[in-house]
Amino acid sequence: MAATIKDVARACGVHVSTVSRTFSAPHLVNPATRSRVLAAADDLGYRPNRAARALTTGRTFNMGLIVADISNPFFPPLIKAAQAQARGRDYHVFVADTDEDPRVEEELIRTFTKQVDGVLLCSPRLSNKMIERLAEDVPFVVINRRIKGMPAVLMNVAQGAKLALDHLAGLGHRRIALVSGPIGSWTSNEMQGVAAEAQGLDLVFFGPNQPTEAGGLAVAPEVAACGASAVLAYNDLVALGLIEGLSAMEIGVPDQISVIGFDDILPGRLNRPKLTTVAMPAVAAGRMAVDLLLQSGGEGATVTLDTALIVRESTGRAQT
Amino acid sequence: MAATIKDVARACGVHVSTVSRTFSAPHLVNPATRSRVLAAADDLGYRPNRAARALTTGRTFNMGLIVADISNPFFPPLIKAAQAQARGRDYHVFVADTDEDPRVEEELIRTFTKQVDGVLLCSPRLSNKMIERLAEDVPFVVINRRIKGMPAVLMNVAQGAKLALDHLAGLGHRRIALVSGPIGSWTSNEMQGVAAEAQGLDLVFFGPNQPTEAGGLAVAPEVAACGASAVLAYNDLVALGLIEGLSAMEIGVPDQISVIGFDDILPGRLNRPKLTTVAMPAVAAGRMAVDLLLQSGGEGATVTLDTALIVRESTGRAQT
DNA sequence: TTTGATCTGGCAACCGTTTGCAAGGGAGGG
DNA sequence: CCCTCCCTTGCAAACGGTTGCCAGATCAAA
Repeated sequence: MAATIKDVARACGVHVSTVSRTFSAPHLVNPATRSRVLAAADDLGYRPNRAARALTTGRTFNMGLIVADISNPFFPPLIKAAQAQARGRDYHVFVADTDEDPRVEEELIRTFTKQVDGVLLCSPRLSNKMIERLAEDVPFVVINRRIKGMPAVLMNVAQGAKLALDHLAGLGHRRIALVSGPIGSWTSNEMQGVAAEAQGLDLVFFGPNQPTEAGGLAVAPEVAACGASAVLAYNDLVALGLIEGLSAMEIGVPDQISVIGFDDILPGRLNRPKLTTVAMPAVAAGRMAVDLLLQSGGEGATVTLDTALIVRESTGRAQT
Repeated sequence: MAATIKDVARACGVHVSTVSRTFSAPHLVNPATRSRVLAAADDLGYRPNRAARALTTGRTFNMGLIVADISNPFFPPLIKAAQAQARGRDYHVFVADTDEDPRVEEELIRTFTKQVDGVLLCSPRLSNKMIERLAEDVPFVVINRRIKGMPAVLMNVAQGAKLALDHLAGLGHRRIALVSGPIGSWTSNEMQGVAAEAQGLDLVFFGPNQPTEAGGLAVAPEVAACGASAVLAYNDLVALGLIEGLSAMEIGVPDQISVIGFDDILPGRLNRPKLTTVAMPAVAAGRMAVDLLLQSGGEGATVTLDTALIVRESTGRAQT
């Protein structure tokens, strides 16, 4: 149905290889011929078949982007940034969602192999070992996870957690609950690591939890019961669920308990009280990841992006 | 690097065509041979190259999904549903975001052509005419738009708008503002159509607007000034922006103005006041669209899904 | 034993593009 | 005027599969 390279070649009495070169190596063809070919191609509405091209060149000009959960408002800005950046380099991004399931994640990676030139693996739930094994088949850039020898875009969660803890300590909080995320989350481990080193604070850990509103809602009673006056949540969604759960128990935020999230997503800004949070540089991360994938011949450059504490309304002085 | 069909064939002393058939037409090969091939394939980690397969069969087992804005929380559930449904049919969904820009939308469709077996076009901003033209190159299923002869999944916006208007009328509201969406939105037109026919109501139209929180924020002053006691917003994001804008002007919702949105997204549920809204069947739509694309030989079946009014806290009695 | 139907698996062409190789032609230098 | 050299283009072999066609083998029925 659609015009192929042959149709174009026939249309202007030239060999297919000339047509091919007109597009992929224009300097090798005579300007006059080139414009004839271009005209014919335009006339027939010819567009090179990328799949066929991929077959010989081994390059698809596609990249995969795997995220744990598109519904989490944290991801869309990152996805958009990656797509925009990729488009500027004549690449396409195919987004897929794992539903937080490592098995689905593995399956998706496997099917992406050979369909894309590389995969952006965002907040993976797979083990390092498994990721390393899969990396033999397709180049990766990992976002939010440090794996030796593999290019990565990291967000400085440790720094953010420290900022958050300092902020809470400054408000007079001593006993602080740490509501972590799912198993396999590097971010969650980083947070716990920083917290464990915190001086003079009395920390209570809760986890693992689903990284969603539901997860926050579910731990709310335990958190309320543990006697902490402040909570550091795995992400904003969890923080929001927590606030929801606490307020259902007539516990006011920030009057009785202060809550800090991570990410800085839209619903947090819209919420009452507006959520205090550690902003993650999602847009920059999406862009960087694309660049890293395209430039890295596979060597493991690592970029770490800074985070920032955004103080809004969900944190306040500790009651004395 | 990766094993090809030839490697497998060599490994078990059989012709490539036999290996090929083992996967694509198992009944044509002897069970004994088949298991030998399967074993060898498994051993070598062989996975058929989908691009190569697409070259001969013309089927890629991929489908595209184009949305106006992944950041809008309305889309992710639809996307997830589509992906899940597609995965069950051995298909993959490549998601792309147009940033509400018709030109980007067209470009994306053009590049999807030949890379996918069909495209799910969700809330397009392109003109009907353009969509019809592009449909010559790749099968479409359109979501949230009615185009003659083209398969479509529609949400019953008219019904939802009617429900919402009745609800407001029942609460004693007479003068109602209608805050519409962007140009080219079918949904927006449907809403306006219903509103125009409403009996006994005094309607004030505002539009076009960006379908985002910012859009709502921007019209808030005008809406406040127009003397309406209730607002029907294009979607929840606009409604949320509106509430934000109104409360910045010290206008209480629902005490002084009632607000209804469309979609039923998460931030609306989390908001204070919780948003009254017309729920759109996004999950069902995603699923249906995939099925329609896969079954339709291109003929234009149309599915219309019902909407439902969810009354929460952002609507109340009109002040007398 | 012959016949024919049914399985099974090899052969080779083809899908649309790229690319190394080589040939023809024109131009410039000697 | 001849010899290089470069520019331009054609030729053909890949890339990794699929599939129509054909031939040999197997087996049951006659």
